[in-house]
Amino acid sequence: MNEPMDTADGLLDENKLIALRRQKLRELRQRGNAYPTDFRRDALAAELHGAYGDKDSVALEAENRRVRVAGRILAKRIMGKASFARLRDMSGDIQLFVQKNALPEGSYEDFKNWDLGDILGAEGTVFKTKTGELSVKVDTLRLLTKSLRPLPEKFHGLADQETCYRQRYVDLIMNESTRATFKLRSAVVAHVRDFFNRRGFLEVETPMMQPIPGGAAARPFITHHNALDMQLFLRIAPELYLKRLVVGGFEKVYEINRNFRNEGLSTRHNPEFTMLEFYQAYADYRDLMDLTEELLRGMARTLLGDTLISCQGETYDFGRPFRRLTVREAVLRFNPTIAAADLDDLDVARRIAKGLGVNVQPEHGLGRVQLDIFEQTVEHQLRDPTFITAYPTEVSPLARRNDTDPAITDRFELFVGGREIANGFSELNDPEDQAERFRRQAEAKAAGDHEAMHYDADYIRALEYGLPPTAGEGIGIDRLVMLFADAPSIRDVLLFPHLRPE
RNA sequence: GGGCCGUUAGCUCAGUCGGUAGAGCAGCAGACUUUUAAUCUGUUGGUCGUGCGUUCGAAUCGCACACGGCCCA
Repeated sequence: MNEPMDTADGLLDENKLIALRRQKLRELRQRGNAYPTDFRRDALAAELHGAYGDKDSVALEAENRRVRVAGRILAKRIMGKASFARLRDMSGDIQLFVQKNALPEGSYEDFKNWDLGDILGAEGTVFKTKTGELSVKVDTLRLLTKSLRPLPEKFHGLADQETCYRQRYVDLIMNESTRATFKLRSAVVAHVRDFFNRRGFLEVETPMMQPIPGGAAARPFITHHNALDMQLFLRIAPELYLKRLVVGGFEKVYEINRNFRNEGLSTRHNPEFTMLEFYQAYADYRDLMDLTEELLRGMARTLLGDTLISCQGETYDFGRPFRRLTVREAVLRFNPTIAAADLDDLDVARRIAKGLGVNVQPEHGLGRVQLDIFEQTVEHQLRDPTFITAYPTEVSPLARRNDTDPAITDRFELFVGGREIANGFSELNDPEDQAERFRRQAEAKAAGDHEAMHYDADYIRALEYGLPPTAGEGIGIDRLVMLFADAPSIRDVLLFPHLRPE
């Protein structure tokens, strides 16, 4: 079942439609090169619509513009000695008008014999049909790639979600909304790069394979390097490497790349996902909240043309300043029955958490329990963009302690639509405090907490050279795209989401 | 991990009370020189997800499994 599909397996889903197309391919091979590469196009569909869409047929006739277009044939309407076909290229669709008389001897019969999904090149002149559709009046036609598999039905298209995910190529051929989602995803990433490049950040790439997986609380994927005979981990975050770079003097850096976490699959989780992380020296977490607002507000304006974002039937306002609440304030606001004093009493807080269905472990302190209560009762209610700040130190092993209250850190998370979008903080740059927190994490790991962090001695060494006061943040690109593309599942914004083998 | 729903032709979907499997599109044959879900005539196409069971008889009922979707943890 896990074997790569070989020819024998590949034949299992053969059917008469495919067999017929294979026969056509055999005939093509007998007539010469069945997969020619020498056709060159000189126009894209969208270029033609842009240049000639507004002109009338008289103007177009005077222009007599010859073009060579190429793409996949998605619709064919044969009416005796003339036909229409819809050709799709990367830019869009253009109609072909194919007349028997305009083609060389036998070419029209070949065309009629070709199938939907075939990829062809066409040469002719730009004109408008009597219904006003811009088209190419074809006088030369060539089949460039034979398609052996029939496409889904032309009207309903491909609807089966599993097939959309497993055979994304078919989904992309058939569904405009899928193409739009991934174009938007590309625009989101481009906007991020532009935003940080303009502000003097350096884009870097740090290891995806790490000897010590750090920077987050998550179970890693484990792999093995044969030549060095050593265990390596796919990274769960780039954080510790990026901060090493700030130590090195790259005072503003960012990275957009994949993280890997060995956890379950859901509409919100994929084992590999894309993270933006950025670090800025001589800034603190408040500066990053401001920067984040600016980034997302500008992104909404540029990509969606509006600061109101509609997603899954709700509208989120990115135009107004984002609400800011501490964890404690948020818990009290959304839980009228909880008193402020309850959150300071470990026994009371534990009782509340247990009552909410939280699996409270004996080693969990007040901070962890407070956060559990927050996650259970508040998170899902944060619809409009909201920064939650002042996370407990116990659950923030890499964040700087607050100057006046060492039990909390100068950290925030951004929530939109009940989902965490970003996590940032003033970085812990005290090497001795960091070493102590790593020790705590290592103890928790030894006690069986798979998500606890490793002790990273080289990272401590780097901090000992001196990390300037720095703030850093991570933004989940997939979740951001879900928001912008109005997608209900993370699989809808991943080209090839992880699925069980067929 | 738990609950609910789904899996039928290449695709989109019907399928009654358990009684020999249906449509549209695609395909194939034919007509048609301005169509655009083209139209008209004819027509091919099925391991009903897999396995076991109940039954004279299972797409249909039961159990198990696989894959997917949604919700919960």
